[in-house]
Amino acid sequence: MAERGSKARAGRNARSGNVAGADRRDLILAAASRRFAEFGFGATTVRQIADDVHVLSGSLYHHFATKEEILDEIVREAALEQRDRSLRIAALAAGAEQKLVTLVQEDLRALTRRLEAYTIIFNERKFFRRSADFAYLMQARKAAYDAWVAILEEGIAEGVFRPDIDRYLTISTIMRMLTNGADWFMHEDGSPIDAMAHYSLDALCDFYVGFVLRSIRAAGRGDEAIPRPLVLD
Amino acid sequence: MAERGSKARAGRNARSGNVAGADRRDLILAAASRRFAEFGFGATTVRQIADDVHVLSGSLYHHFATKEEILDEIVREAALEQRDRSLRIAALAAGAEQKLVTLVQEDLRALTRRLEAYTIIFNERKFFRRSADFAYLMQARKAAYDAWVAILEEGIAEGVFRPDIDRYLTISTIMRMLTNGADWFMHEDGSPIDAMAHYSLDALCDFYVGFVLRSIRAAGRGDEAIPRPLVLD
DNA sequence: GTCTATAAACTGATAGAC
DNA sequence: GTCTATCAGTTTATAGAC
Repeated sequence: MAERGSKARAGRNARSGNVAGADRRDLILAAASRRFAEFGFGATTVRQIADDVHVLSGSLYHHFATKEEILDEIVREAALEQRDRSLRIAALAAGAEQKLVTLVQEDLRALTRRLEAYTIIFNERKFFRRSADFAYLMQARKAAYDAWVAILEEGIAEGVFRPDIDRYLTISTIMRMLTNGADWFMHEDGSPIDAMAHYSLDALCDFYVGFVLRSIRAAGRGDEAIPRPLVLD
Repeated sequence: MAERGSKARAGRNARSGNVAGADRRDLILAAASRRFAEFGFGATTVRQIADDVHVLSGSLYHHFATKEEILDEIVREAALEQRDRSLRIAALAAGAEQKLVTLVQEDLRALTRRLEAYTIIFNERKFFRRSADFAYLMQARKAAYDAWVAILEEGIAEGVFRPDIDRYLTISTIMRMLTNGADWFMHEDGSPIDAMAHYSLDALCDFYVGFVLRSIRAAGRGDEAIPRPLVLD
């Protein structure tokens, strides 16, 4: 299952020459993403996915060996991308505060770009943790987490972040905050609470950067200017 | 469905005189709570619930008319309790900052006390939003949200909170933060990231109070002492 | 109040025609 | 690559014996 990854996919796409880049297989993945994110993996049936792309359920099994293989293909790239992004930003030659701002922005952008995949990773985390086939997923998230912690430690060493903050609670809280914030941003207008709100992604990003920085900045630095995020190549 | 509420329940319990207060019906609710919170409502089968309490699936329908009625009974009390608690704290005669600290603490305590119910309310929110039978649930959450906002507005008027914070984003972020924080606290040890962490509820509470207050306090107040929460009757 | 037994629909997945 | 047809098992829910 895990061997049939993005490489095979890229090859197929290149060959197909589809203008929209969306062959049936991609449509299946898109429909499954939507269903898994909205109703959960366990509560989604292969028939619902098939119906969404106007195909009979049996035909899905020409493209994928199992329902789990569909799930795997949806979440793998997103998780590895998140890990690579975090590691890359942590390795930049810049101040810790600027790297943190950059990481918040880039994470939030990625979360909104591929929200369904990240929502699934978050919602089904207990399933992934129990499944040996998805161990790579948990490892990728651990690597991303470690990159965040490294930046935090740097900032404390530089004296820009409070030395007394709890690394673990701070980072895991921020990561969950961004994941759920992105989910709300994309999907939850229409709840009674969300009645009058609509924000741009940039506004949301500014909010989270401010919220986080005010919490973790060293004493006395509270009202210094917030650094601009780094521009990635 | 919605008519068979806590009143009927209390009556039954009083009559039963069960020492542990746990008749079969309560055991069914407890098993369903665990399953719904862990695997989701849609992914849980009535047979699994029945197996957990060593009863055949058909027997569940003596106690509940449908699977949804089980869900309803699990989430109703928790949601109404949360609303009442928020309204009560918001109405206290005290400073806004102290009320906010109290609300964070009491919410976190309630979240851990009845975590499964709150986890279900959060995870199945899209389902609840679509269902007319659960409209009361969304209304209760809106009322709780409004109570938080009222405290925030008070604090801004008193000059203890920053006047430029976004009421909506701030409160919805804090509420999600506490919900997910409680969920992690109770269940997520064992994830790769969670390896070495174990905290007391009080420590967790202090962390969130600090994290939140540093973010929303008016300029210059960052390092003032954090007020003790009010003691509720 | 729990059981047996079952209905009627749905589940993930397969075989083979086209 | 999609279809038809189907398997074996499971789903929510019901009827009626005990």
